[in-house]
Amino acid sequence: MKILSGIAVRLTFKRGDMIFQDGDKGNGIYIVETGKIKVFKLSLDGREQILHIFGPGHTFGEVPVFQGKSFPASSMTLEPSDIIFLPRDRFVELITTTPALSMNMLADLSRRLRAFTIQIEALSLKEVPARLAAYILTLSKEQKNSTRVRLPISKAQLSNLIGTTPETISRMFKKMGDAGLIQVQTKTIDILDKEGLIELSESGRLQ
Amino acid sequence: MKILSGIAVRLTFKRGDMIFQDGDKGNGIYIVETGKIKVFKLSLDGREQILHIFGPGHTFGEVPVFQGKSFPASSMTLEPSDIIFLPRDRFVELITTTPALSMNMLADLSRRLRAFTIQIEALSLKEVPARLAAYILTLSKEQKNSTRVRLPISKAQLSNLIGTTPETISRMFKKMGDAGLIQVQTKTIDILDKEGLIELSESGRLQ
DNA sequence: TTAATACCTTGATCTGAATCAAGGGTATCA
DNA sequence: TGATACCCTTGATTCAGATCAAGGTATTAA
Repeated sequence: MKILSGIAVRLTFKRGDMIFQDGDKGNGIYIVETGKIKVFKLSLDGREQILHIFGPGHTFGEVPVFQGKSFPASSMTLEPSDIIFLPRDRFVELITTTPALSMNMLADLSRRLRAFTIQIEALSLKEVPARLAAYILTLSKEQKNSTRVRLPISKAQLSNLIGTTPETISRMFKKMGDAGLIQVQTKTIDILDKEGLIELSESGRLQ
Repeated sequence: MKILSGIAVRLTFKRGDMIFQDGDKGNGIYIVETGKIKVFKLSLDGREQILHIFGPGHTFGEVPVFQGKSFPASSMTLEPSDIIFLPRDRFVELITTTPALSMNMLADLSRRLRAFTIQIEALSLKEVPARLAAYILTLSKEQKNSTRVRLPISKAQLSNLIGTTPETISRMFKKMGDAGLIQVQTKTIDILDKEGLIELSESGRLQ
């Protein structure tokens, strides 16, 4: 833990460390310097739904600074990570004295609202194969539209992200392989039929 | 349609009128003056998921002003409504010259992120009876903790809000009645066992 | 006030995906 | 590097809730 500019703090975490918990009071924002974190909800019986995955440059934990004080979800590292913590007062001072910064913040929150809209649509109106196809297409876009995409998280985490179970992920990957859409390796997927994937992600049914 | 302050416009809608559609370009924000509107997503086969219901005083349609240009969802009136439209330029001018207004906007977007977090949790980690119980408890809180709550929307709309079908809503209301938790009338619900409802909303199973 | 439209309910059936079970594979950190 | 915890897969079974079907009841707009 190293003090930056007299106020911000660098926090160093191991893989799997908790950064904050659902319901905790939030007194500042977090910025990923290195590593990767997830923001997620847990059910009483231990099932998990991932809301966001953030990497270097992303800020998170703002909601309680602007509204309602407590965190609406928990957050944990997915890899060893360095996280900058900026206390509430200093952050609010920056925001209120820098109009451009506040517009950036409004844009960032809007981006997340848009992402949540898509996630709610997927959970409510689409089935697992469509959600999985959409995720693969998103990865492809993020990775220069490559036809070989790298899975940035384990398949178990992926199941928590798209709202299903590891067993179902495994079966759907198999079906999508049988259908000639993709070819799955341990940490990589080859896209064989992008059009087919797009159709599946929009409405399609498998087989 | 009446011009306000030379720039804002009052729009008058009948029940069931479309205000904007998913994918349209957004060039300003909307404020509900009177009436009630829903913001929702449609699937290709016509199923609907409601994201928000807004009444007098609420603003909506901000996301494309701050990020990405197009609306992430559609919006329609649920009753005859008057809506104020404030063009993008005028709104951005107000926001950038009034720090308090921009903080209010950040708080409003944060409130919606919190609400979406709860909605994703509900869709992914809870079953229909728990979602329905949570909705009844929310209504009760909004209505002075009364044990007789008024349903502000039809049961068909309610099914689109909590992510199920009218048939299932009907059956679950019946089961919750049989279990002695509530008594359902056409437009009103009496809460008979608030503790039981809370337990059901958190984790419980019906029967 | 009366069509017309939307809304609500109940029953029968179907199905996507969860759960339960179990064996083998793969990383990681002490 | 060896142990341990996690990860992945496949099969059998179960289940919550969707869909299909059909009749009755409210609202609303003309």
